[in-house]
Amino acid sequence: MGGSSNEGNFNEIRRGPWTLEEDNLLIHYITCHGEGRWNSLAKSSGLKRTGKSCRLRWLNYLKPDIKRGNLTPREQLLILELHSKWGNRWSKIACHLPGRTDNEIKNYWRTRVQKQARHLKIDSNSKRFVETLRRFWMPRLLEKVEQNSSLSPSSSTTTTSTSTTKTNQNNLSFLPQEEHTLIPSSSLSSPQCIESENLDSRSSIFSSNSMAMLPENSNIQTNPNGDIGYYNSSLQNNDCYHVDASNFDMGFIHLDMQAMGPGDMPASEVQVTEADWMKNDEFASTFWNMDELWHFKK
DNA sequence: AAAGGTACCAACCGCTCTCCT
DNA sequence: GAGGAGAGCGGTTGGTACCTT
Repeated sequence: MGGSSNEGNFNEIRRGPWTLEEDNLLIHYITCHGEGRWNSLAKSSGLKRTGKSCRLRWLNYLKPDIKRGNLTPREQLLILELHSKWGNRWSKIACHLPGRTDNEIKNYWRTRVQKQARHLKIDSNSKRFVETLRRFWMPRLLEKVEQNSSLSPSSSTTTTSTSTTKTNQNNLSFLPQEEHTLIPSSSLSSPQCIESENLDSRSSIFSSNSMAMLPENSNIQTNPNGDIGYYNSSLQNNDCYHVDASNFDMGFIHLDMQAMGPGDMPASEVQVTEADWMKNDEFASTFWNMDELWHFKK
């Protein structure tokens, strides 16, 4: 199995950081001949690199559509959601973040997300941590996304969304009748990605354009006003996240999500008074320091 | 200003998967 | 169906930039 070790004369194989000349050589070769056949590419191009190394350099760094810079809150939100579904399937997750590489997402997860898990002394693969992300982190990211979208000049989407969502109040097509996903259909680029859209309908609401994040074990319900809410059956107080359908922003992540706890407490207060393990003061204070997690690169 | 610590990310490694003969 | 080669994936490491003391 795996013939990739047979890459040629090891004495001549270069390792370590790529030089500008090597980059240019690789770009030029791929421009002329296209990508693929990495081993023969490595030989023919004159690069003293393995095919694997060439492939990695191209896919993770040189490819023209690579997006550089910090992950946006929206992208972070997607990563959290998709990771909770698929685990460490980085390339699968990367399929849904155009311009982002699996390596970048993996690094983000390890350096930012797992760091928080360590601080909280929770196993980052545990259900508890997933629940933590869903209940604390993701709603806050949603807020960030909302803030960003309302600040951006293109916030006209809010206006358009109103009329669109009015339709949806009557036609609740985005409720989990079928498979729902967080991923905008526009990002479904490769066949590999398309096969993987069977997300758990309990955890995400998604129509062709809208999306929302819900905890595991949530039961989606509507009230007579047409508002959408869901109850988390795993929580003792039968607490309810409330999603105002009128605030769904079609075509963009935008929704007014607030925790409706006992006595209609503000979201932040409700959240730290929930299930037993969340009553721990140390936990709460640690978690609410997570703003650093979505800071932007300097 | 220097030293030590930390965070980030590019690159490597070993393994598995897929395709072709 | 078996075997080999290429491609891809996820885990890990090493270098460096940045931060703190």
